[in-house]
Amino acid sequence: MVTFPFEVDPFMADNPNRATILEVARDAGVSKTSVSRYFSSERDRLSETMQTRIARAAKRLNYRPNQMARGLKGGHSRLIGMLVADILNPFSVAVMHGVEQACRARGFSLLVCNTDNDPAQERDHLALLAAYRVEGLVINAAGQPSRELKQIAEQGTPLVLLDRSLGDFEADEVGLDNARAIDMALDHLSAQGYGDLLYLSEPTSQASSRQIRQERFEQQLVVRGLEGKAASLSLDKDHAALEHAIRDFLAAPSQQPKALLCANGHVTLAVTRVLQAQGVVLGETGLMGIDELDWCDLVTPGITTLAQPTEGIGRAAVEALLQRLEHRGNTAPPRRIQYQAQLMSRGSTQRPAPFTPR
Amino acid sequence: MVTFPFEVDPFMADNPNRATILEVARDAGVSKTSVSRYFSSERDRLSETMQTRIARAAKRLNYRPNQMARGLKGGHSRLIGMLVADILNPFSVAVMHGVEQACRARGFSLLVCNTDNDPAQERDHLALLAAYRVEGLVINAAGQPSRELKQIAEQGTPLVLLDRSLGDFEADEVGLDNARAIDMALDHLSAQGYGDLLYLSEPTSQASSRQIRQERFEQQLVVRGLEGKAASLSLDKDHAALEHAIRDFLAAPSQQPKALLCANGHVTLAVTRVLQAQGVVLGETGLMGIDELDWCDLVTPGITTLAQPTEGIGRAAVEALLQRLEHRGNTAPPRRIQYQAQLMSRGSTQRPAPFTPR
DNA sequence: ACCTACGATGGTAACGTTCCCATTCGAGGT
DNA sequence: ACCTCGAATGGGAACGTTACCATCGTAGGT
Repeated sequence: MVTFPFEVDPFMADNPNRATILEVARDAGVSKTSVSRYFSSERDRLSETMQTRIARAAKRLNYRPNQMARGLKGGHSRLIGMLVADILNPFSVAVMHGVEQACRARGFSLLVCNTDNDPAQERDHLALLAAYRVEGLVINAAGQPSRELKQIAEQGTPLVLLDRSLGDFEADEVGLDNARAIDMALDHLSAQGYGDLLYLSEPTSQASSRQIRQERFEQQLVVRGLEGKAASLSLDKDHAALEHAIRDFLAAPSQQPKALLCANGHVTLAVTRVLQAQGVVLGETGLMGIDELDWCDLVTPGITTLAQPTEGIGRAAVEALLQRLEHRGNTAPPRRIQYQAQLMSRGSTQRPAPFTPR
Repeated sequence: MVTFPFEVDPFMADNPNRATILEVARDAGVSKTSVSRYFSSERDRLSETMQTRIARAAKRLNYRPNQMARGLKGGHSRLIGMLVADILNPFSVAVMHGVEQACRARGFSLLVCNTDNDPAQERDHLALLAAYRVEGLVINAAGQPSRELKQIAEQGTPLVLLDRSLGDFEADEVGLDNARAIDMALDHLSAQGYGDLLYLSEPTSQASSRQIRQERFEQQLVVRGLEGKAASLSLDKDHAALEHAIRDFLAAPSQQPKALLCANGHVTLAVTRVLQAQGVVLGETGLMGIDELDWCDLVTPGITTLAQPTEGIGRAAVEALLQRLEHRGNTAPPRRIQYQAQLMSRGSTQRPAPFTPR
């Protein structure tokens, strides 16, 4: 084994803290302004000599600009905040993944806060994000717009609403085309011969997208002359209610094949559990859900879903945000970007061939 | 509709930016030091009068301390950074949830970076976290310790390794007791009568916990005199390899009932898909996985798993971190906190009763 | 009544940047 | 030869906060 004389950086040795711009400047024998220029977007204003000198010094001292100081001076934190209603929901995570990638690609970092669907936590987290002077906000909020949120918006921080709109609150929105999605579901279920439908949702008061989906369902039921009804219930609090609703629906006499439509991934999971417990054969009784899940093709005979383009939604949210950010003062009316769902047709909406004696 | 005289805050009206401590001080007719005291932990050093005056002014101006400035001055960013190897992995998300809650409870915020198992992204994100002067780091890293990471550690930022250790790199570690987990799995599989085992893992070079699990499996196979083998393969890149491995294993003649053991949730998902495609009956062929997943009870007849106490792991990581942070200079040797897995026994490891003519 | 000491407050210098405004120097136009 | 202009650099004042030290009363001890 070959050993070289070991070079200990004298500065690093007795100072555990980060080097500052001033120290780099001294080491390179230039002014701190020049070092600052080197690390900002004005690097090309410096001569070759200067650039190499600074580069060498910075490397030697292992220098990194302090974002805190940067943020303080120019008001540019380079931080985007994101509020997620439920981080344990795979849909939210997938969107977040898209958001993070887009931020990164544009030189921003993402500060994620999970609110667990709790308005109190939402307020706290908003205060926090405000304290860090995030330059923009991607919000997947619960319930009503809080006072905090309004204030942040008034102060000029651009924000984008994800998947949900917020009362009369004006802001860009990115999400699924919920009405079209419901239509697609109904188209598919009708085409497959299901004529008696039960729509199951979590409580709609919390989220506008849930409201839209359910309203559209109920409206289209009438328009299309289908049988069926919609029910919204709390999955965690009252699990028995779900069982009852499903049992009643399946027990009621009807001329038409029956199918269940689940408003989101959580519901799909809970409903699948119940159906399995009640010994229901999927396909014979139709099952379809909004939100694609890892395991949808694993439960025999596969569960039909409407997949949301999650990554795209996340990216679009960031794009919308940065557009506002770059063209400040642009008071164009809020945009609404809607993505189309994609049908993943599987066995749970495939009726078994009726027994036909030949 | 009743209208009250509309009160426009003159400051808010023409200044879209946040109020500063100085403005609050002026408004309240006190010094900024006092305002600073009010918002830090020295509030009780102020008189009643002063407190109410400041509170009123702060509320009127909607003041929030600027964390950037705070961080700059005292070096306290109140930020914890977390590096996640794969944010799309439910296990990681669950741990992250625990980490975030613990941070919040202790007054810190969490800056999460997802590296998608890419060392380059890992380096970039570490640089970023360093730039924001995070006070501690929770790391679920890929591969080898990067130069960046070593530097950060040398500069005195406490860090905790999650689920993986990092070569000779010395740091606190929190994770599953992998050896015991493998033993539990083998205990269970043996007890259920499976005597020919195939252990399937993702490539072990990336993560130490994968190595430990696989090594323990291979070692215990010998100790216990069981038949079987272990294979590690890349799920995304070479899906055919997985199919082959499984097919070969199941086709090989053996006196013993066969079972598969999956090293983590990803593998469990992929393996379940393959088994289903190959028409394998679960239970008859055993299946067991490390990591509990939403859908494990939905795939007939239910998949047996070893559940990790994810939230607890996350919380423990933060506790360890803060302990180091509060007792700086404490150069106690690295701790290693290991959690026990919990067996979730389901049908996939329940052999059907053999046909016994009476 | 005087000195001490403590409790309540205020002033000011940092923290590490960026940005605005010099200053210098040489090239090009008149 | 002089004036102008721009390119390359440096000096210093902010940004909003906290920490240290100074100041001012006033109550308690002698």
